[in-house]
Amino acid sequence: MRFLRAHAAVTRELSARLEAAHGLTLSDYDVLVQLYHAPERALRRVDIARAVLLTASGITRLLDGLERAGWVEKRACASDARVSYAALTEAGARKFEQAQRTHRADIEELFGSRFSAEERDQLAELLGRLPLAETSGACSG
Amino acid sequence: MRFLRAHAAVTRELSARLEAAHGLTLSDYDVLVQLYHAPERALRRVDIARAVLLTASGITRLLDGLERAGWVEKRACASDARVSYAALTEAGARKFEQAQRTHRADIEELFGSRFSAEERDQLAELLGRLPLAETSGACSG
DNA sequence: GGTCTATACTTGAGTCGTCAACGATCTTAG
DNA sequence: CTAAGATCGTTGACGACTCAAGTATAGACC
Repeated sequence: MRFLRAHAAVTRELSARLEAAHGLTLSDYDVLVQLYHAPERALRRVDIARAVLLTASGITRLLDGLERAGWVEKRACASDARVSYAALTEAGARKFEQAQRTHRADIEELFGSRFSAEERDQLAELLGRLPLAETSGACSG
Repeated sequence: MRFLRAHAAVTRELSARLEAAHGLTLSDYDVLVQLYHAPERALRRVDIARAVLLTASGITRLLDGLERAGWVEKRACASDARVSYAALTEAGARKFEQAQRTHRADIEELFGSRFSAEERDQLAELLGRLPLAETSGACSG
């Protein structure tokens, strides 16, 4: 049961820093991660939703913000008129790279200082057993 | 970094069940836990806020709900007119006991099935190292 | 073709929690 | 006693997200 409390504390901290340094929510960042590592740096909105554990409507509103900021743009799909891709712009990619630098440092500060490499692996393994919507692969932070 | 995702999934699940079975938020439950184990089953609002990692104003609004439901009542403080205690009513205590039963079962289902006792201890120990507002002691769920 | 169901996305309303500003009270120091 | 400052609690305005409902498109089956 420390789990929930631990999360709240960590989330709060990381989120605050991300907000302060880059004007990004943790969710915003999360979406940027997904897009950055996606083929063409574009994803269908539904897929983003599943990946970051938000609702479709949540994604709509979140992307609204990223679009207004010019970091993401809409792109139609040739074969299916229902779907609209969210594609990272160049500005968006650069923004993400910046944010990633400080965010990783923040994580390192919070976790690295408290756990050895082994322990981190262990923690990751244990948490990995929990039921998750599957994440789309090769990204670490 | 699975941490955040793992949390989102677990929280969502537990929260949904608690909501469905008892009409309680996870935060509501969290507050009830604190009150239930407090001396006199009453706590100052500030202390609740610190214990459950919410803001003072968040607590005000949350307690509004619990008061309307009749599970918590205000109680003045003789020695300091600023503070108002939140005290669990009998109905509130019973409500909590019910909720606790199913909530513990839910947790058992989510965690117990995936981890051995040792692993749970390990996980708890690791998570315990993260920076937390201190919890007030002897409660486990 | 026409109908029926499923999927992708958006929108309006509501919930939960935050922050910033406030009034009230306590405490401390002159 | 009084002024200055800290602490407790509430409130208004807002942000992030959800759910339910709606629109538009796609696909399957007759």
